[in-house]
Amino acid sequence: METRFDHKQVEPKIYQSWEKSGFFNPDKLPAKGKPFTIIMPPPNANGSLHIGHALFVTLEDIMIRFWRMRGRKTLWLPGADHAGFETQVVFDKKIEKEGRNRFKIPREKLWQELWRFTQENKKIMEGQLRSLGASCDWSREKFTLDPDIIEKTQETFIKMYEAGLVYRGRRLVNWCVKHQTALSDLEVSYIERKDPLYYIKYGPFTLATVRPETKFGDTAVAVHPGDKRYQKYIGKEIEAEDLLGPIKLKVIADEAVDPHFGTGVVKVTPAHDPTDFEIGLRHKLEVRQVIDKFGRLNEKTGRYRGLKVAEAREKVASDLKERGLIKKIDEKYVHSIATCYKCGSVLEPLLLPQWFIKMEGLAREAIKVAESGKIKFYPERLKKVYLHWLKNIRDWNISRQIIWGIRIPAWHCECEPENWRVGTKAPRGKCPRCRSSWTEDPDVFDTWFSSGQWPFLSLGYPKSRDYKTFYPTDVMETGWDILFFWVARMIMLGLYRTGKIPFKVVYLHGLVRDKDRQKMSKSKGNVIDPLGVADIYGTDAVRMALTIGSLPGNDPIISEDKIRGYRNFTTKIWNASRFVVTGYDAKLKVRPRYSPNDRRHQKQLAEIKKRVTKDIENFRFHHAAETIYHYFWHTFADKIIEESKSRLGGENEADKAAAQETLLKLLKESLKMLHPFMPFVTEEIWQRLPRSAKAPRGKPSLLMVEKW
RNA sequence: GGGUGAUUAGCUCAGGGGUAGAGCGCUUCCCUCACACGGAAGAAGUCGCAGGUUCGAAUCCUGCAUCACCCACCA
Repeated sequence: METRFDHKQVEPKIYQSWEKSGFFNPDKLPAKGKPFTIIMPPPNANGSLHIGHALFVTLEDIMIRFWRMRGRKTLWLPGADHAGFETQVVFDKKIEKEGRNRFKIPREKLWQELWRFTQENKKIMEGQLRSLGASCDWSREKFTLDPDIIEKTQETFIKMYEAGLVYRGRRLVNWCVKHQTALSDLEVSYIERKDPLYYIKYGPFTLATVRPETKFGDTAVAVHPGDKRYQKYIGKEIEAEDLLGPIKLKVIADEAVDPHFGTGVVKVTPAHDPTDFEIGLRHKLEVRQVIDKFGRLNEKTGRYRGLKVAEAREKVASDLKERGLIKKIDEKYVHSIATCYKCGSVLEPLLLPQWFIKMEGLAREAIKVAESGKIKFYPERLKKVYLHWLKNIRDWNISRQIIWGIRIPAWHCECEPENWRVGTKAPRGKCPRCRSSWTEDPDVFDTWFSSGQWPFLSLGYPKSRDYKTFYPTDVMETGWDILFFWVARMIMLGLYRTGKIPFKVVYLHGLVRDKDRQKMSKSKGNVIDPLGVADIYGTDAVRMALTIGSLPGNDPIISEDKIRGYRNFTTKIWNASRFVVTGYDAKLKVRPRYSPNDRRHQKQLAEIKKRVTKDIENFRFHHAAETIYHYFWHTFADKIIEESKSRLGGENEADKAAAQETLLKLLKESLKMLHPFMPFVTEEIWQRLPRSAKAPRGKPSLLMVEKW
């Protein structure tokens, strides 16, 4: 054996030998055990893998390798995600740098560019997954825009539409002015901000608002029904002087008004505030839109037309002040405002018709399977978070005004924009009324609508053999940050479409942080590139560093020091093994005479193995890894090998044989236990074990498929 | 406004009713025939605070503090 373990040279070679063996594919395994399946969370095909991907690869590969060695028919199905909006954003930035603008590129051309872009990234990503050691079945790899995925996704939508679960909603949506698309409630990021709170005079009232610029859209003034101060006004109309002349507003009473806030009076702007919109519905108020899709005031605002919201706010406030219509300004008012989770710009609530999914019934089923324990959560506390969200769920806006995604299969005619026909093909003929032909909805689905169907769609639902064999899957391993986005939707849509749970266990890992607990992000410049560090210290070291100190739901902290520490462990494994292997005397034919100590070592190892096995079965990977780490270094290497030295050099051949056989046995078992965590170095050593030990009948054998 | 988690050695974290654990760092000695990416020895913590349960609590319970995060239509 070489004196040093050269990971750069060994890793690609080892991966190739695994891949060539075909054992990533469960059909090629001799295993007769029941299936064990993990559907890989498909990484976004819009960039390189980051350390978070390395974490999921490590954890999933540990499970996959472990269960494969235990004889289960093991499938890990890889994939890549077109990642609709996310990719659109990344791509927008890229072409912006080239001085181009997506809104000026024809749909067809833009689509082709995005397609090429994602295909290139996908290819890079596949190579990266390989170098991380992912033992997934590449023959089954899926892309989220594969034709069958598109077809079935649209089918689900149509089915839901026909069942009355999908409707065209006229309500306020979260509109991102920069990205020119609506977002779901989950994609809204609330931030605290200090804004002036203006106390404005409205005829007999003074009322508080942070958005004076929306006053042109006011269609009522509201008070709390029980507020004694304002009883006499309820139901009446008030007249007020205003910037564009006198106005008349109805005074209404609504429970949504907090009598203790401000003066207890609010202006109601149904078109531009979610609460006001609800109030408007209850009181049948006019919805007067005064802000457009670009965040500018429109023609209903007279001389303010064309101003951006922020500019208009200042202008309106100063004009009001000039006319003595502002009573006071509270400069210290802190409130939270809705922003786009991607670009941080303030979202404009806009009234736009979009496709919504009714969530209540779907959620009810998803609650049941968690409460009954049919689906288990690791860590369990996140089940509470999951349940809380589902119990307060709101309808889901699935329309996105981008082009990168799966087209919503719906058609409308010219005469009535809201006269919809749902179906993958345009309705036959022309609209009977206006004689115009049908226009396809330009919108695409929220990516999570299709991702939410990934477990069964990627397995070829409903007819394939794979679906019948591997569904429901065993474990869904992903980050806790997408518990609502993805996990909850997979459970709801899986139950809806297949009638079965999509997986039995949800394991949620944390977000990788740097040593200052900061989230890693490109803008902070604290990103650890997993492939970069793997190149320096070896993939096994990176995997080990990610495993230890990463327990479910907790954010692991990773630093280069830590990785270096496990590189040292890799070296330790190599050297200890080298001692055992090169010192092994195959010509020694004496029957070994085992000492009580030898037996004690064997027993101890069996005990360790039991604990490690149990830990892995219970998703305590960090603990399993630590146990085996500690055993190998401080028991096997420091004690047992040291003890054996005198025996190996001694005259007593039977004792010498016992010593070397014991070492070899302990080493073999240790390598097996280490393999799921550190597959490369263990496999490489396995291939160099004394011949008789590793392949009794001369057959080539891979540690990857050894019996655990 | 609700909710969750964290608080253990200088740092990062395990552990968990019965005389405190690991890695990194630090100190001393050792390039001993697997390994200096190493070995041996060692210093280091009243386990956030205050109560309670218990023969016994860092570990269970209650309250508090600080930090972090999640959820929520605060005009």
